[in-house]
Amino acid sequence: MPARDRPVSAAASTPDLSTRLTGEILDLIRREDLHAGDRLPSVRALAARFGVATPTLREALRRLQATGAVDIRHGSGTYVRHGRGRLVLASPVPQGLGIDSLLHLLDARTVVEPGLAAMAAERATAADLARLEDVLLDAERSFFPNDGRSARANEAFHFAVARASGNPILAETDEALMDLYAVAYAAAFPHARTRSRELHDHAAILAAIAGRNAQRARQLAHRHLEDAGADIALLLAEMGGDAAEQRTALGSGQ
Amino acid sequence: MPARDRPVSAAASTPDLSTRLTGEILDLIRREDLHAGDRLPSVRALAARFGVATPTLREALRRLQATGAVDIRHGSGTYVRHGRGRLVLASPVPQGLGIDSLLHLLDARTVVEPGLAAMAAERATAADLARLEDVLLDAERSFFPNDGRSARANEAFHFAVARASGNPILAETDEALMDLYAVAYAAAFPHARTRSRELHDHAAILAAIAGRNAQRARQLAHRHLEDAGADIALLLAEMGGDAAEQRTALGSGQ
DNA sequence: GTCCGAAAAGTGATTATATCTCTCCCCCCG
DNA sequence: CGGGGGGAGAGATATAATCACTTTTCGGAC
Repeated sequence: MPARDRPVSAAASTPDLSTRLTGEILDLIRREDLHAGDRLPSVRALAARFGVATPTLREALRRLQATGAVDIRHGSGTYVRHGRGRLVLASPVPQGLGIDSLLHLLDARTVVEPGLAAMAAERATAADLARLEDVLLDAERSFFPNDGRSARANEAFHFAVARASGNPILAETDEALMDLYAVAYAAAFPHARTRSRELHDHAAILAAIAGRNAQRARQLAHRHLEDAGADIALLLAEMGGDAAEQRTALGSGQ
Repeated sequence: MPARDRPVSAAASTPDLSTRLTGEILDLIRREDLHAGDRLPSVRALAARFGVATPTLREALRRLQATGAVDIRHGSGTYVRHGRGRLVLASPVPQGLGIDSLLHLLDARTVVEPGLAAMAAERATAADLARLEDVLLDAERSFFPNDGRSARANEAFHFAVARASGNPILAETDEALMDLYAVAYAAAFPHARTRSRELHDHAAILAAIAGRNAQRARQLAHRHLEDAGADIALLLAEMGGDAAEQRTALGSGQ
């Protein structure tokens, strides 16, 4: 092993190897232009490359996994997920996600997403708009009620709007809220059903963004989320007396 | 060694030891009623307790560290950081917090905080209002420009508004953004100075909240943050040509 | 020729053990 | 009584071997 020379820029601020390795790996992802789904070199290969032992490199990977930067699959490999060091993240071990939390999450999204939509209308690039259209078309194609895939396709639209806002940090924030929302929703209503109105609303929002109409985008996004709140209220009413039971079973938020 | 018997509860849902260990450790924290700052057993002790090897337990600790649940200090020990189930949090290892990120963070806060202020105006309890007043008085009392304590007292007001909104999740979200903002600001402008306008603005916002005037609270909060943006622009201009240099040195966020 | 299944290769998961470095605190020396 | 040295304890890292899972490949059966 030749002189474990550090190619890194004057690091040494933290004498913590695994901390430096996380940055090193993120740099690698950026430099090699790896995107979500791409596979990283094997643990052994990475360890050799950085001149560290495998358990050490593993610690770095675990940290990246915990923040959603990479995805580790036993027997298969390590894959890029978000690929960047996220600044705002959702707890990986959500506890106490009851109906209270679901409503709070929706409320929070109602604050954030209209802002994102407005920003997207003002700043979306041509590439952003193209991706939004792609995502919407994909959702239309894979539309089947009571299908998890369809729900995910609809989520993708919200993600795409967040990214199109041009503010990666606010986008991350919304992603964190959406992740938690999905978990809370699934826990509250195991039999999810996709409503066709989703697609319709999304199309209208896209039109407003493409038309650079920030006010309208904001309004539509706001109404879209309010409708979701109304749906939840409906579902709760349907469940009737079971609601209280459900609430307890889930361990209502703190 | 055949059929290593697991002393742990049933589990086996995820055949991933370190995943189970993270939950196990969090349970331990809860069961032993450990709070922020308390020390956990040593790595070796924990490994022995759960019947795993130290590197494996270490991976679990790294994951918890990555999400801010615990704090690991070389030579000293592992300590509880928040342990409590926060749902949205700032990365405890922020990287790439340059001036770009500072502006994005401010932008994000400009989306979130007016919403929080409006919600606080609608839903703040008497106790919330009392605390807001306390915090504001405290900030006035400890007002010294160029003092870190003064800056923190002003931050406390924003925290208090967030909590008064009645939405703990959106409050956590804003806290995460504020934490990151503070770090990014300190990195960009090491010689922080507190402006007296802060206090004045906060007093006005409190008045609007106490007066249950949601629209006005929203407006004031919005303007307050826009002013902060103008100040940053001014600081950047002051630094003149050095700005570009600074930007590079900090490693501007992607 | 095609298809299925078993084996092999590659990759992550876990173990066990040893050594190094840092922090903290106690106790001894001045 | 105060400060510094040193030891105990804690985390950090290395090494090497083995286990478990996934993917690929290749040969045999049909």
